[in-house]
Amino acid sequence: VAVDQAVHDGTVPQLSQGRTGRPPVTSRAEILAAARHLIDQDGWEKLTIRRLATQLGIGATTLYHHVRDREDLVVLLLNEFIAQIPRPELPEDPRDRIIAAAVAAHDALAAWPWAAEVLTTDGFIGRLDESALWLVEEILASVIAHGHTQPQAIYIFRTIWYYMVGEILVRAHSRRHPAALETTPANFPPAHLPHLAAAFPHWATIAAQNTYPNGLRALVDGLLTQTTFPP
Amino acid sequence: VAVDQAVHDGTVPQLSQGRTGRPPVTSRAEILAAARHLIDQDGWEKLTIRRLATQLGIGATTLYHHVRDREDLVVLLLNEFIAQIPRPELPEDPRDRIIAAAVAAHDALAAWPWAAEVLTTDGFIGRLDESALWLVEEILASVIAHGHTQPQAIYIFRTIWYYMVGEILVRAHSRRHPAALETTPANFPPAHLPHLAAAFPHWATIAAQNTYPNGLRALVDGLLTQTTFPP
DNA sequence: ACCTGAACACCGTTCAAGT
DNA sequence: ACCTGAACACCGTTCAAGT
Repeated sequence: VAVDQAVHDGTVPQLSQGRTGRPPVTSRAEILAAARHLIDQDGWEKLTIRRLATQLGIGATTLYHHVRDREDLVVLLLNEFIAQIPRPELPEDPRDRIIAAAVAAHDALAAWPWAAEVLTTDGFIGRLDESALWLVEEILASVIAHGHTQPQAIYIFRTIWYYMVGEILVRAHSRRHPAALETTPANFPPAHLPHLAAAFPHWATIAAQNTYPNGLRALVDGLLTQTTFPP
Repeated sequence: VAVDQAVHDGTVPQLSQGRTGRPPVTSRAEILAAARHLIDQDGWEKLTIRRLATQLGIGATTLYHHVRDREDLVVLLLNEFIAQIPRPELPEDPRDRIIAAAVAAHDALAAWPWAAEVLTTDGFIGRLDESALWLVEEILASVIAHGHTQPQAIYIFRTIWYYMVGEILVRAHSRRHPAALETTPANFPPAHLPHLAAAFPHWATIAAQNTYPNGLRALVDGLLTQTTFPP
C-alpha cells in the first residue's frame, strides 16, 4: 500500500476539490497528536500501532495509509518535537558556540523520555528535518571558524554526536529502573579490584549529577587543540 | 517459578548425589552455547526464547528453569563473551594506559554484532562479571595515578564510557542498513545551511573511517587537563 | 480514495498438570 | 526436580474485500 502524496504532505484532501471515494476518518496530524497524547498518558513503551489505532477509534490497518510503518511514525514524532524546541541564543566565540549548541540539543533530547529509542534508529541524522539540522550547521560552522578544515569539522561533529548519544542512552536506560543504580557495579567489588572498591561508595553520587556540560567542555577543548587528525 | 541454586551456579545436578525427580534435558551451559550458535547462524535479531528452545529441541517454557528471562540470557551471553576477550598488555604511562584499555574494550565490543542491544540494558555495568571489571579498575587506577581524586576518576571513567557506548551504538545501527549512509543527512541540504551543504560530499568518507581512537585521545587529554570538575 | 477485519507470523511469560 | 502444552496478552504488517 503506497502512501500517496496528499498523505505525505499531511494535508486533508479537500472534498470540495471533486475528489471521490470514501472520506478519510483521520489524518497524519491527528495521528501524531494522538501518539503524543498516548505517550504522555501511558508512557513511551505503550505506543504501538494497535493501541494508537484503538485510541483513535479506527482500525489498526488504517494507520498504514498515513504512515509507512512504526519507525516512520517515530521519526515523524521526533521531527515534530525538535521543530518545537526554541533555538537558543549562541555566543560569538566558536568554542563557546559549539558547547552552547550541543548542550541545548542535549538538554532537549534528554528531557524527552523517548529519545533513547529514536536515537538508535537507523540512519538517524539522515532522517532529520531541516528544522533540526541547525545543530549540525552551527557546529560545522563554528569548527571551521576556529580554523579547521571541512573533513576535520565533520569528524569533530561526529565525535560530539557520539558522546551526546551515549550519555542520553545510558541515562535513559537507568532512569527506567531507578532501583538498579545507574551503571554502578552491583556488588561490592572484590579485593583484587581495589580502586573500584574504593570508588564504589561515591559512584551513585557522581552518577546522579549532570556531568554532561563538563565532559563536553573537556571533549571540545581536546578536539579543538588536537594536532593529529584521521582525515 | 524460582531459578534454584544449582541452576544459578550453572551446574548440572549430580544424579549420584541422590537428587530425585525428572532428569534435566538441558543446562545453562548448553543454552548459552545454542544461543551463540543461533546468533552466528541466523543473526542477533533471531535470538528469541521460542527459537532458542526449538533449536534445543525443548519446550520454550523449559528455558525459564535455567534463565530468569530474556534479558538475563543476554547478560549471561555478554559476560561469557567478555570473559573470553584477551586482556591486553597496557603501557606504563597513565594517559596511554587509559587509551589502550578503552580502545581494547571498544574494539572487542564493536566486533560483537549484538553489543548494541546489550549496552542499552538497564544498569549494564552493574551486571558485569568480575572478568569484565578490569576495564573499570584499570581506568580508575590510571586516572588516580595521574594525580586525580576518587570522584574525579569516576567522572572521567563515566565520560569515557558514554563516548564508547555512543560510538558503538551509532555505528551498529548504521551497519544494519548500509544503504542509509551512516548518519548522513539524507538529502542535499538547502542553501541556508551552507556548511552542511559543503560538508555533504565528504560525509560518507569520514563516516567510513575508524575515528574512535582519535576522538578518544582528544577526550582523554581534555579530561586529564581539565581544571574545573563537577565533583 | 479510503477504510476494514481477518489472517499471518510471530513475541515473552505464567501456570497448572504431568513425569 | 524438572519438563510440558495450553493459554494469555500482546506485537507489526499484508491483503482482499468493502464503501
